[in-house]
Amino acid sequence: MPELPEVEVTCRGVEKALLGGRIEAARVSDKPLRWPLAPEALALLPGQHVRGVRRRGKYLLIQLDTGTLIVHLGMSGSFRVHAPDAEATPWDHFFLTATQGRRRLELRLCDPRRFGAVVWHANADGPVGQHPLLVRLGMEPFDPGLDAATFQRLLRTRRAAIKLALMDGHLVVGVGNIYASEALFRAGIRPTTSAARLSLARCAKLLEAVRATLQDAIDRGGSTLRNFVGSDGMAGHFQHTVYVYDRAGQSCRVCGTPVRHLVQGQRSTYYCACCQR
DNA sequence: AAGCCTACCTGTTGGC
DNA sequence: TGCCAACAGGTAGGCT
Repeated sequence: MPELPEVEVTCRGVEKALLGGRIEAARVSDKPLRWPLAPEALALLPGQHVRGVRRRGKYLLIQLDTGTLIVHLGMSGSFRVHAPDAEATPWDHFFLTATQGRRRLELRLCDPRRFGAVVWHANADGPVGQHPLLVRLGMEPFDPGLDAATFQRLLRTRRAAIKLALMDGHLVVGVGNIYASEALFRAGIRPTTSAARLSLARCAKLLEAVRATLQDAIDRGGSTLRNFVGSDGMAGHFQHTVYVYDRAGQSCRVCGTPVRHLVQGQRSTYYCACCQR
């Protein structure tokens, strides 16, 4: 589920709930997430203050006094603020109890498929950006330093289909399966086009489309296909406004031609053969 | 280095 | 109604 907009929405909610607060307790369920959170790291958390909550790509970074919690929502995760006495579900696998002012709350990472992760990076090990999970990430789509020429330079390294290049977080982060199809539709580009062969003008158009798509999704609280909810438990609404994603056989909202489906890199792609050339 | 494939999991859905 | 296969928002890691 969670692509950049969902992580951004989560990030803003977690920041509101936790910034300046103090961790009182931290625990994990008996089921592992993608990587184990070292018990020694877990034991370090109580007593630490929340100094910042940021996003890098699809990773959520919770900066504490002596290090950073790196959180990934995987395919089915959501990170919600609850009352401390609210009952947990069998899919809650990481729990953070905190106080912020006089408020006591509990954050829970709910992740049925457990492709998500929580890992600890100590300040003593250097800047969190140097963590192995983060160090090779590509540019942020909203980075002002990402212009059409830079985007084209990145895409030039890939002869593969633009849909696959767009989803490769080593080039530009945050664009997953839904938003790749949506951005390509908005840019009028066929998803099978070779990334390396896009003209500068088309790169400019695509970059603009990526930004517009992600921004619209953020503004609508993300997409909720099955189970994504923001940190406040609210569902996103972007899925109601998609042009092509999961609309195979239905009419293109612009020209009426039936939306087509194909598989690229074992993932579903949707496009309009008339609007996208 | 690009590009392709597998693996990690479980809940939901669609076809019979 | 029930069963089962196919499928689902991500991405590290291994191989060619």
